[in-house]
Amino acid sequence: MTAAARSRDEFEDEGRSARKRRLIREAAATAFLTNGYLGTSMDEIAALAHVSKQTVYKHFADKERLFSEIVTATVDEIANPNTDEVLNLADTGDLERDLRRFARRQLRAVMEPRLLQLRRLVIGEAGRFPQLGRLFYDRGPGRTIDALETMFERLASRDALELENPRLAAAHFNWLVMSIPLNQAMLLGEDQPATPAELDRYADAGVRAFLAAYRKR
Amino acid sequence: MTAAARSRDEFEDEGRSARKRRLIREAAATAFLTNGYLGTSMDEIAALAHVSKQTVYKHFADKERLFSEIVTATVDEIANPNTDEVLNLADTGDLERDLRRFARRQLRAVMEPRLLQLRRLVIGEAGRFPQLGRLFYDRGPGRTIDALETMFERLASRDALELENPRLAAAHFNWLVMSIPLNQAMLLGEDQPATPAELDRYADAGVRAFLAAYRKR
Amino acid sequence: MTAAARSRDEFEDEGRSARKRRLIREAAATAFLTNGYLGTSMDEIAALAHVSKQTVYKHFADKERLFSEIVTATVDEIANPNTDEVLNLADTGDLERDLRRFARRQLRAVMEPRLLQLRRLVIGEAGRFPQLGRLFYDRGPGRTIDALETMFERLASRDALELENPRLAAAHFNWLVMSIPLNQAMLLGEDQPATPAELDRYADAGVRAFLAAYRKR
Amino acid sequence: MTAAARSRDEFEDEGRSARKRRLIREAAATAFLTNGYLGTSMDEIAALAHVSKQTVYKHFADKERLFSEIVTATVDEIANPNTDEVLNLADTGDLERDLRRFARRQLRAVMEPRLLQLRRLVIGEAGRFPQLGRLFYDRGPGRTIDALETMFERLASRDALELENPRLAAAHFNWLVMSIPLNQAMLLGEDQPATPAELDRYADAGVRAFLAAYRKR
DNA sequence: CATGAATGAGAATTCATTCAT
DNA sequence: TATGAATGAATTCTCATTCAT
Repeated sequence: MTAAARSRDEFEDEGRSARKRRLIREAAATAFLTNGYLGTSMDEIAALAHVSKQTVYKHFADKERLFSEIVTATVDEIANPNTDEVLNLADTGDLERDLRRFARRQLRAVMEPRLLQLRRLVIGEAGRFPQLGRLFYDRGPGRTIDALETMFERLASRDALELENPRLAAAHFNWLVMSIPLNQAMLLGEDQPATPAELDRYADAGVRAFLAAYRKR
Repeated sequence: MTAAARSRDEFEDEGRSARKRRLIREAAATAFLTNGYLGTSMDEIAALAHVSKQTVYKHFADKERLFSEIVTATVDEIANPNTDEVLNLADTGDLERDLRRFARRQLRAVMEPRLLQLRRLVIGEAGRFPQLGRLFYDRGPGRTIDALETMFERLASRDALELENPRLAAAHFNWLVMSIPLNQAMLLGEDQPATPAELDRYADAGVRAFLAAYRKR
Repeated sequence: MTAAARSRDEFEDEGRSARKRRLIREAAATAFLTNGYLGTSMDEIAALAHVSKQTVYKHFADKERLFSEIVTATVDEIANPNTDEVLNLADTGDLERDLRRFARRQLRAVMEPRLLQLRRLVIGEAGRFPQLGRLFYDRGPGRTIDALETMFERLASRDALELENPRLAAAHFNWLVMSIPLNQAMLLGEDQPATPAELDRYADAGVRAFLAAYRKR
Repeated sequence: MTAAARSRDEFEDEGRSARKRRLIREAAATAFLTNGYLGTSMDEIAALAHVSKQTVYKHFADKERLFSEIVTATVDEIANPNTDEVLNLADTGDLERDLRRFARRQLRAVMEPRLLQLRRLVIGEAGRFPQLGRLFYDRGPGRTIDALETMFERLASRDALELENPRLAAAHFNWLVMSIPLNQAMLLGEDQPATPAELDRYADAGVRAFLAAYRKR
């Protein structure tokens, strides 16, 4: 390979090796999310990434570690952006409106096809990879409920909500908003996925029920 | 074979063949629930059932059908008893008490280890066996929510509850009661399973939130 | 089984055992002719004969002997009737007419679907069962050519034919009549089988060519 | 790999991969011709080719396609050379001599052991692989008869032959020459193969009978 | 360093044959 | 005697991982 060619290929800081690693990660993510751990072969991944199997093994010691790393990375990648920006209530003074906006955004994020697949994968492989379930929980529902708890404590201190147990209320909020479509998606698949409008209605209905139960009277 | 020998070997009407079939089903259920579809080999099942592989194949055409039949049967077996008895509110006049009793019973049933495994299995294999997800949903959450909807309509007509949408309320009730421990179980496994007392507390808290939101004022 | 039932079942000299044997033979013949030696399983044969595998093994020591016996019997069964009646020239004084009648009958017999299957089977299994090829040849082409040779010697002695080598002439006659449709059937299968009218034309054309070559001038 | 090493290992343009592929093809041809489709295992082929089973499967998707490709290639390989050179009458003016030379060459080619095996294989597997029978017919007897037909039309136009139906005459010629030894070989095997001298005699006798029937008088 | 090949095992499925009831 | 079950191996095909070039 000429120097010119190399610099063409290794555009923007990413070396050959790093690029291949990224290709492999993307291929593995797709394959694992679609077919599960046992349903995915290293050959498949190599073919999908357009690299040789040897290259896969040079970057990832074995299938288990490849899987772990891919799932971990995918959980992070999906969980991170939501947290920092989204997990904050835009405090407009209209509590119901603010909670709705939060709920809708959150529900849409959780119902992303890729995230649904990831959740199925993690649940299905919970026997083989228990630490992934823990990770997913912590970065997913756990983090959301943490954020909600903080929010709700603030709201309670302002007498907007009436809570004995803020964490419990946070969990109730979370699942009132998400449970219906999420459970349907887990079990009924994505052949007839909920439309965005339906999701919004579920979010709104969850918020309404939550406020009916927890709003300070 | 003499009649005596037969009655010794074949307990209660069950022929040799039926007994073998049962053994295979039990072995397959255990294996599939523990290790998943791809993680279970026909050899394993045969060995677990103390049966030759041939016998397995004489009873079940292939692995897919064995799996389907086992999961279908297990779903039925687990779903049925709950429905008829449990899904009825013992109407004592004390609504909160009645709903608590119902919620506790329901939650314990759903949190049975075997049922949790089954749910994980069905979710994990949703890609390969979509019809099993549908079946599980219909016999599980779907059926519970159906029963709740009927109950709630009756309660609304008696002015005990105030509902715009009984089905939505039923789903909210269901998931207020179940979501927290169920999602933990799905993702965190059963290493530190919720104790019965904790389950009761989740059930009670769900009922309380539900009534705060939906009780006629 | 009652004596009455037995006498019902064992109608006409054929005992239970003999009847089962016959059923097995028929099933085996069908299966072997259709799927070949290796392509046929003992299970298949037992199922087709509506007997248990054990019964098959009681009547036939093993698969090889079952195959040998079946093919031998089928060769005999098919070869015999033809010989005695058909292999004689109806001597009407019109040589061409007589040979045509003979040729047409012979060709139709050879082109019987079952006999074509048998020929394919014997050729295909020639490596595994060489004696069956010899048998088939002797009872089939060999016998026909023998009969023709005798006929032609008689005709030559009457100055109807002019032959140096009667056996060679007999073979030429045989294959002039049969080769075209027979080779097509062997290689092209029976999807578009020759119609009886076509067969007659091949037979007639073969006879015409034969007489043009061998008739005494 | 250095260029030197490559030229050592990879004879004449043929890469590693191509060489392996050739080895597999040769092994498969031998095995299939000897033992038939079902009688040949992929393990056998791999062992015979001194290749791992994986390598076989990397070159040929499955057994069926391997078989098809091998048989197709073998038919081509055997049929081709004969056609171009041999299927032309050396026109010396002596018709009988020319036809004899043609017949002898043709018969020897058809009676090549490998071609006999191939014919048996194709006939035996006609049920499983009907397209191979069609292919064999088209490249074998069909092509020969085509060529003969063309030749005979030319001869008829020169008044050397007297034909109503050139194609029929071509088929008669073909089978007068070949049928006797070919049928014997198909059914009686090659334990006592016809000697070249015998083959020549069959060829000559076929030509003689053909000319007696079809030569212009 | 990257590709094809090899390894060695294990999967699903089928088979011929024998045992036990 | 006849049936279902068992045996033990073989077959096609795939896999994770490693070697050699």
